Amino acid sequence: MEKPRRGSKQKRAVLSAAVSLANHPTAQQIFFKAREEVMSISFSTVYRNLGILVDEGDLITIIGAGSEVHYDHITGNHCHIQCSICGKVRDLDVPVVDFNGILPSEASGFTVDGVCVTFTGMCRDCREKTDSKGERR
Amino acid sequence: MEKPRRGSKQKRAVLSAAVSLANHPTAQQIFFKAREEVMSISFSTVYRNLGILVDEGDLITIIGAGSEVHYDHITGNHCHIQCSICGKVRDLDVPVVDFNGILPSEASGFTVDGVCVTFTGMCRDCREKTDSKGERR
DNA sequence: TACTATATTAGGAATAGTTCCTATTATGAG
DNA sequence: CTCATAATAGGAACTATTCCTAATATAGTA
Repeated sequence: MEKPRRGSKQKRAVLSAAVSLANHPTAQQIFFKAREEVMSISFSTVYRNLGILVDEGDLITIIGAGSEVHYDHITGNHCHIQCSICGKVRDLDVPVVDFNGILPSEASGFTVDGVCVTFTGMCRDCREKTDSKGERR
Repeated sequence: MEKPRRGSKQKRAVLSAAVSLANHPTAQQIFFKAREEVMSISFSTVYRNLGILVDEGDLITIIGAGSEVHYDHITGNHCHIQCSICGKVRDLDVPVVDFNGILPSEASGFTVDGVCVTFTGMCRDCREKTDSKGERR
């Protein structure tokens, strides 16, 4: 194989941070984790390497409702659910493969290369908070 | 009914701009369109009213891969596809209802209230550009 | 080891989208 | 007309991300 992990302990730190942070970390969370390993690492480096790692297939980005991008080192097809209150993202057991089956091959002139299925809802924590405060709508 | 569309031509302008712009406009696009109707309208007003209109169910937001939020006045369940190059969003005929059927009722402790299915791919325009330049990867 | 070309980094400035704040203006009720 | 309330315009502030540049690290070669 010719993928010798050449150089860049920063890049390795970014990947291992993304892997060790289980719950779909944001770039910021990855930055702080990676900094534990390479204290001098900068945001630029984290963002650049995250992009590279996504290109290389080591990570995927999760399309979410918030303004932050979430990363996932489990690159196999699966869905996510995001809490619309706190932004928390979790895995779901529903495989995306099921969805691909019903995708029309000709989709508005687009070539389809992926699908991101994100359920929205409320996590237990936020639900309990809302319930105990009197329910709005 | 006590929902008399009280006041605010700005709010009406925002909604009609969102409706008249067919292809899932962003807040910015809605702003420029709304300004044709109410020239003094400001970004704050557009953003605030978009939020209100979403709360009231007149619009939905589309979860996309880019940093911009897209709005859709067709609030019924349907999927979207987004070009990963230019960010363009289009409707797909695949109904989201199909997806809801296979959703586990107990989803990681979340209460599910919706699902956003966004296919990613490349639109015809961007595909042609890429093809003619020699293909990467 | 020393030298050189290339790749990568740190740091911060710049950008984009969005939210927040405040004084001002419009609206509706009496 | 007057008052109380709601909504607005404008811009500052904020956040996540990208871009730029000089400095540093790396790999290859002698």
